[in-house]
Amino acid sequence: MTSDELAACLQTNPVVVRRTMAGLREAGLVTSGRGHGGGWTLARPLDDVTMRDIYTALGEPMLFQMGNAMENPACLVEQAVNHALDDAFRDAEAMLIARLGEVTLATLAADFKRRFAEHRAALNQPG
Amino acid sequence: MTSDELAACLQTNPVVVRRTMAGLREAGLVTSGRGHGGGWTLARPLDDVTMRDIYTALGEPMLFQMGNAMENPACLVEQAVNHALDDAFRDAEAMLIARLGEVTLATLAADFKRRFAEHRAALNQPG
DNA sequence: CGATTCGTAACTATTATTATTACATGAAAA
DNA sequence: TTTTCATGTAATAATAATAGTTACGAATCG
Repeated sequence: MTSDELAACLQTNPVVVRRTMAGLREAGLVTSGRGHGGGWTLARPLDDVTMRDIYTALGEPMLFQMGNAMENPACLVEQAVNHALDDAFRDAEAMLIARLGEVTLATLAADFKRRFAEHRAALNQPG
Repeated sequence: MTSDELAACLQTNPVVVRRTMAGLREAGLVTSGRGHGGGWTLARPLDDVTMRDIYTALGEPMLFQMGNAMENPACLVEQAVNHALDDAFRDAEAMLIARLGEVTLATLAADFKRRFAEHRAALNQPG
């Protein structure tokens, strides 16, 4: 698919698509080609790409809305709060990332296929 | 303490302090008084207030940076992704909230006290 | 060559959060 | 009772993070 097509699907801008996909390309999840017949292609089988791979490819963005405002604050109260919550956040993050590793594109594709079949059945048998 | 004093400690604005503390007051964690001698006071013993109480008092703000962009999207792909990740996010959130419930103000106060003692010792014995 | 498509820098727009101003209300002290 | 101090709150402004846009260069294919 081209960036323009993806942007239309995602209801966003082609440049935003390219920026995001660039991360996936650098991680070897997709390839891109220029010119006629160019666009984006999956580089691996569906069952060999997990949500965790994508999370990593996107630069492991912060998962939590909150978290230490500073890593090494001078404020002793802030230090105490950081220390008390650090483990909890780290554990929750580790758990979430592990779960991301259990979901592959194949998982999503299978679920999509099921939903799509249901969708068509509902359309053909209204009421 | 007054909002002005707290704002100085937190390096923010008194009105921001009032807005935030208002949530804690509504939850019964603190009381506020106007006029001379007014300001904010803890309403409960230190070991009876957990980080979870505060989280709840502040309106249970979203913990995760990411999450379902839409709750009930028409897009079948989005539906499949939401379905695959919902459980993981819910579990991680539950775990994190449970951990918040284990940390009390007394926990933080004790750790602060220890850090403060260390801090003073370091000042009195330089090099 | 010409149409197409990605690559990328620079810029703009949007949104959410935080900060500020202004003034009303209430409480204690002089 | 008047003055001073403090919260309560609405309205507005500033800031920062994210997303979107424009513009143009580079590569590819027919």
